[in-house]
Amino acid sequence: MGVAERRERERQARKETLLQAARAVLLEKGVRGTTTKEIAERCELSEATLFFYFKNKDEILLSLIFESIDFWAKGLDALSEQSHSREQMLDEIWRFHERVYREHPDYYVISTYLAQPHVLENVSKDVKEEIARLSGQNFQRLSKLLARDADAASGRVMADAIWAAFLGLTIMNAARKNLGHTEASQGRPSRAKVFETLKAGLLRRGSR
Amino acid sequence: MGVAERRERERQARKETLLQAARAVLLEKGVRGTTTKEIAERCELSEATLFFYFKNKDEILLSLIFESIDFWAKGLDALSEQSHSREQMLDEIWRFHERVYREHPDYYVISTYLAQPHVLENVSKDVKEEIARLSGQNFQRLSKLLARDADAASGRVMADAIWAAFLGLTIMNAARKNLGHTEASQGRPSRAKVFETLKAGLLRRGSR
Amino acid sequence: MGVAERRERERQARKETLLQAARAVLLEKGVRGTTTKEIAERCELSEATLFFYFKNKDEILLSLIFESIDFWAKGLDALSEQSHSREQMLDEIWRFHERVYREHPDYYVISTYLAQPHVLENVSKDVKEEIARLSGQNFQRLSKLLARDADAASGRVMADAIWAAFLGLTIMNAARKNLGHTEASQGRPSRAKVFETLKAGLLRRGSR
Amino acid sequence: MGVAERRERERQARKETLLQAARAVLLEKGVRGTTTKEIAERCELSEATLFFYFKNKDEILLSLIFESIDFWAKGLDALSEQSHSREQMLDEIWRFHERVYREHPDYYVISTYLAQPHVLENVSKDVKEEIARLSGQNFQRLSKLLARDADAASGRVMADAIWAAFLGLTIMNAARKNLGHTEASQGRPSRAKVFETLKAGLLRRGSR
DNA sequence: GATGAATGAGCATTCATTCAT
DNA sequence: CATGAATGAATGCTCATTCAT
Repeated sequence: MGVAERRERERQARKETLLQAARAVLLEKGVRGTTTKEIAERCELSEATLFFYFKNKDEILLSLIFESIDFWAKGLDALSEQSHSREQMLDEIWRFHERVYREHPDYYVISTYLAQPHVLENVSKDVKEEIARLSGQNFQRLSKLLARDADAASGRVMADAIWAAFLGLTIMNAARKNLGHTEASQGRPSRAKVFETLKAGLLRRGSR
Repeated sequence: MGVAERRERERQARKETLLQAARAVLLEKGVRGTTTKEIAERCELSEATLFFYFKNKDEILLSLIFESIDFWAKGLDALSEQSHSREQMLDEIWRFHERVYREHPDYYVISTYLAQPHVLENVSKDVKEEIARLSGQNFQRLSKLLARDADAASGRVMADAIWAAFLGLTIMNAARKNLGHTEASQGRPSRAKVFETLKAGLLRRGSR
Repeated sequence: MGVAERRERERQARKETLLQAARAVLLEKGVRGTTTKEIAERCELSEATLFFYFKNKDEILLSLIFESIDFWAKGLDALSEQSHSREQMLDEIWRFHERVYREHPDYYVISTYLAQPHVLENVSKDVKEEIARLSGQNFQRLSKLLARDADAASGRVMADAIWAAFLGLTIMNAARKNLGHTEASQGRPSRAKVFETLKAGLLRRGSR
Repeated sequence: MGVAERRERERQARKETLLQAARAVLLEKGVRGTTTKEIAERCELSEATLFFYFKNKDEILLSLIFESIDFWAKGLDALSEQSHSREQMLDEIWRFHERVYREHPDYYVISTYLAQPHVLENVSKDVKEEIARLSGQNFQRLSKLLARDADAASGRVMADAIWAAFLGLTIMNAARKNLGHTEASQGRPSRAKVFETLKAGLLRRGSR
């Protein structure tokens, strides 16, 4: 009870609204194309207000990064609590991926942005290390799901393989959209088949 | 063989110098971080001169895009003239990919940029279609290499799979570098094993 | 003696707290570098509260100005109650100066700020005149101390001389600090000798 | 003797125009009140153009600082070539000072600004040292003029005394103007008498 | 051909101030 | 009383692009 709690809740809600807007702009315009002005406008707030909630433009980006890492962590943990055959597990991972891509396409976009030079330029070494640590943990989570009985090294390779494939497909999809392809002609069905192909390889490796 | 030809040759040479610089900057700074100023400076030319050779900043980017598409086309054609077993062919494709990544990392970067929104924003529909057409041809080339005897649909899936993996690995690598990973800890050896895993799946699919 | 008085006393206490913070910030950051945000933060109050106690940022500055003028007035009056030879009096004035500089360096800083253009830009003519009047009185106080028997004009010249010297030394000191000089190499000892030099001149003039 | 030289001359002329504007604004508005926008506007140039000639706002300020230091250096050197009695020399120095104050009031203002905190905040340590070195040389020049036969320490004290007086008078004058005093009531005549007072002291010290 | 000069539009960020609660 | 929230107006600076010479 109390005013303070409500205030805090409202504050968090406003921050979330701003982050939502940021996600949307990010998705539409890319990192460098995302301006504080546009984020603010979408919330019908002034730019100055945005800086009341976030110290920096970078802080917004970082919030999104940590959020997406966290989302993945939770999803992977949930998967780890289920018991599946190896193949079922691969299918579940794929379904989770597809769900994320559908519901939070921005999370993939953010992954891609981490690869862009100079995006993390003003971010402190500590924060970078934190990002590296947390995303490393996610890779380990994925790794364990893929190779519970197998060796860690093999698990990591599989985690890399599966993540690379998803990321690659995401980017190809985006590029194709940008070039005018319709979703139908080159979209999800094809992605599923790519995954099947990869799955065959993963099952083979896992069973060695 | 007159003055006009020499002029034209010199003009092309200058353009190539500028493109080289552009590639380097692009690789270091990313699309939005690439400024006409910096490209010009690296060639010890003035910015105004750059605009004498290229109508737009976009035109530079587009030149690079077409160049990289062409490079891939030639490489894939060269591979198609060799006769290999399916597995050998996959290994050759992988080696070609690794070579491109080593010698022309910018070509991968450019592929990624095609996926970035608003990068092609000022590009005419015609040019976009041309890019789509040419890169589509490359996919067909790759597709044929992978599934000479199999059906076209399956070939396309395999081409997608292989390209997605390449692209995904490239991006993961870049992200890891940005986050402070050393090349050694997460670099090429791991990439090779990822490819092996994928290869197992591709061979299975191809032989069905 | 009721609630109203206590209220008023508390109000004055709060104002004093804020003014103290303002003095500190002013000293560290200069007029334009002094922000309402920082003043408030140092008192662990919100910016809005600051504006509850002071109508304006200017009003804070003005309070400080009047405070410093008042401080000088009291000090000079105290000196006027003592009986000294002319030379002793000059030494006392000097000692008072040095004490103010040590204990309230901000008071000198504020004097300097009065010289800065646009600092008084939003201040009403009335208030300006009041400042002029009060600081004029201080000059007269100083003037009388210096030339009790001599003519007023000569006293004013001496007051100007002494004040100019102190102010100038203060500024030179600050500039030297900013440029990296250590306090030791160009500090107080030198100031004392400068004063001695001036004193010789003042004594001569005074005895004419 | 060609185009390049003329270009360079024109460039310097433009820079000088901008510096002139900067001087004027500085004088009217103070350091923090001086905006790149206003400097540019006074030259009927765009802000962007200003940044074509000067890398930074700081670079403009620094140009002015070095310029003023240089101006003093030249003036003091010129004085050192004349042969005067001690008293005549003091009078000459005073006349030079008054001339500078009349013709280049901004040079004094700049001296004052060096004393303001955070004004040199973004300036490299090297540049600060250079400023310190050059202005130190000016003090030595002044010192030598004042005490050619006397010891260096005494010379330095006198240089400090004279410079402090000049600076202090300048500031008092500015403050009085800001407070509404008319030039006539408290201006030059008084300044001259202050100097006479100081001169008496300086002559005494010098002759010890 | 090549370039110095010029610029409009934009961007992240700051600041004094107001107001409802 | 006190404060969280909100903002208009600036500010220093960047960038792609144009144009006269």
